[in-house]
Amino acid sequence: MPVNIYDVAKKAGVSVVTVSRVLNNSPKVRANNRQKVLTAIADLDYQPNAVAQSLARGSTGMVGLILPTVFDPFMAQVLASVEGALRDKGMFLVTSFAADDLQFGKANSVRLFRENRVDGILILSPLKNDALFLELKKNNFPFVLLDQHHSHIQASSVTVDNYYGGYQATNSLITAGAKRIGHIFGSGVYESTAERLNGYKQALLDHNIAVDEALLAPGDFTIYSGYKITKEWIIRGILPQAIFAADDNTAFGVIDAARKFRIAVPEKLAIIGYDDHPFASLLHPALSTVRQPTEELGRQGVELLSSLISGKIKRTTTIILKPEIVLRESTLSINNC
Amino acid sequence: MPVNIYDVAKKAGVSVVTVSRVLNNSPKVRANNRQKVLTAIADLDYQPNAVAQSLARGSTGMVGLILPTVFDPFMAQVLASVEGALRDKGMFLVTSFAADDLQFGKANSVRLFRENRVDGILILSPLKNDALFLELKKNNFPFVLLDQHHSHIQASSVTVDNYYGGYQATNSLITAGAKRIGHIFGSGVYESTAERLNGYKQALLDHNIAVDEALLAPGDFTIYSGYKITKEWIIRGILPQAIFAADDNTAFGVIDAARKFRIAVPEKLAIIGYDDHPFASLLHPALSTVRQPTEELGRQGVELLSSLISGKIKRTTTIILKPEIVLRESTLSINNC
DNA sequence: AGACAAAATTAAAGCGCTTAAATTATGGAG
DNA sequence: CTCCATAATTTAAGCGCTTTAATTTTGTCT
Repeated sequence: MPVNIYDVAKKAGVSVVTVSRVLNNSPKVRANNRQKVLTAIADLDYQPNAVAQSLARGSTGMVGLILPTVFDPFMAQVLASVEGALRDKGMFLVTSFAADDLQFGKANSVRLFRENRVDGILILSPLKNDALFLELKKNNFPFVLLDQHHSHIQASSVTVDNYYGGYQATNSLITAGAKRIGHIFGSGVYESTAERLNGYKQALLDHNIAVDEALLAPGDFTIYSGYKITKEWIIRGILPQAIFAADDNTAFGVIDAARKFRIAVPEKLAIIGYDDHPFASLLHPALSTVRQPTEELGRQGVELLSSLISGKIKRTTTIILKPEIVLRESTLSINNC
Repeated sequence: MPVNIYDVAKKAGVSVVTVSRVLNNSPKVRANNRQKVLTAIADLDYQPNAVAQSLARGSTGMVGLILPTVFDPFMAQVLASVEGALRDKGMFLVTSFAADDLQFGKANSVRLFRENRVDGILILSPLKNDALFLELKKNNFPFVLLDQHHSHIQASSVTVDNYYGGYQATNSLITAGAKRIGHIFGSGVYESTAERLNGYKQALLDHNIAVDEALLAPGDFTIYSGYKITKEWIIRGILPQAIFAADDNTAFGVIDAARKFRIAVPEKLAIIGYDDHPFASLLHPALSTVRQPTEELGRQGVELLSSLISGKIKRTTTIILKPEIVLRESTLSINNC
């Protein structure tokens, strides 16, 4: 029932090689033969079998993306842009969720490359364990880290400058007139967390503001963590004039706590988040934030990975993108008294 | 460099068939031979090539999911549950975005099955054009429709009872004391839109409330559409006592408009949405909604599709799941005067 | 110890394509 | 009209595995 390349060859009266050449539009096919093959293909409604092509060619035209979750808008945006970039190249995306190394190792994520199901992989999940890198490198398997880089290991990556983002975010709060500025940082498994924190600290230092450890608190990228920490600061009477939140979710929680305790935003509390969540601009007040170039992140990741796969690029390459500060109502000049 | 099944066979001192048998744990391998093979596999760090297996077996162990977007939490949840279900089966997910038929046809989504890259596909994107069904059916290619069914065409599907959801949502507004109840429905390309509308109408009729066409307005599942329509109703002085919104995004817009015009929710305007968006419970007031069994939808879809692939199920099968009403603050008894 | 059925193993073929090497066709120069 | 270089085509091999059919081994029974 399923028609293969031999059926086409027979119908066209040529060899399968000629059919294959037409399929891969090789120039060395005479016009009349090409036409005969094309006609036969159309008549038989033939479609080459990608699995057989993959085996013969040694590449599948598929790329794996490993990400921790898709509920986070940042992740979703990167996923969408990766898919779009691959689609433009005629390639396919195999999506695999792995929150951490353990899952990554155990799960079938690792099978993606061990079994040669994909030509390369993009890793958006945070990996603290080197084992996987080492295996990937040992097998010389093309991969690109997204939104993370590991200085102690040679690996190609596309990242967004989190230090810069943290610095600028903090800076915007200083510009708004705040002196006491708190930071609720995110989960420690992400590299971005420490980098944003460093940016925050440097911005303070550059403006002769001492870093106050009491105004540093660990969140986990959830609304609840932002709410809880802000509430605690309020109750303990140490609420700063402004808060730089690890991400917009955290910032939403901060805003919620402020509302609950009737603290005016931004007059009494300026807030800036991170990621430009779709809802950030819809809040009252609209949330200032740091927008990450997610589309660019995905596209560049795919571009870099394909270069690695095709061998156009041999050595590890690092691309660093810049985030963009988006100032809205929550960081308008604060009432500094 | 890459080690194949022949290397293992040679090292173990057996034929490749025996190695293959061990790989697929066939019982007809003597214990000592199995052990020799296992040792060789471990020594050589051998991993079977999935592409070659796919070609020989005629199946890839991959499934395609076609969805319109991943920014909608409903879509994201289904995507995640599909991936989880496939992972549990040791299968892989190829994700392909296609907002509509046109994209579906043009894009590489269609290549997924035309080129035999996957064993079956799950379709979450709305398809109004029959051409694709017909092609899938003609090729006898396994597929399952998610969240849609096409009565005029024989196709297996897993859906959520939208009529029921619309009915119950409306009912909850009636129970809250509303007589004049508006409905902002969603995009017409989704079957769910008409079904929810029918449920809405029937609920009204069952309570002797006439359907008022002026209180029916077309939205598009966005916050803005909910905002705009509500605002218009307010300005025209025909704001109903309650609104059943096509989805939670629309409902968010309704709430926003009510806030802007200082209309108390739920005292003067009761609201219910659809989908149980992660933010629904975090709003002030918390949004009542209709929760769809997304996890179940994805799991059952995968289950049904695998049965179709394996041939365990031959004829088209339809599974209908029930949504669940989640009552929160936005539908508390309204002040009916 | 020999015969025989059952179980295990292997040889051979095939999955559908690509690619290198060998062969044949083409057309311009002499 | 023949020869030869070049382009086009085909033959053959191979990608790494599974599966059917043929062969060998095993162990039981007489």
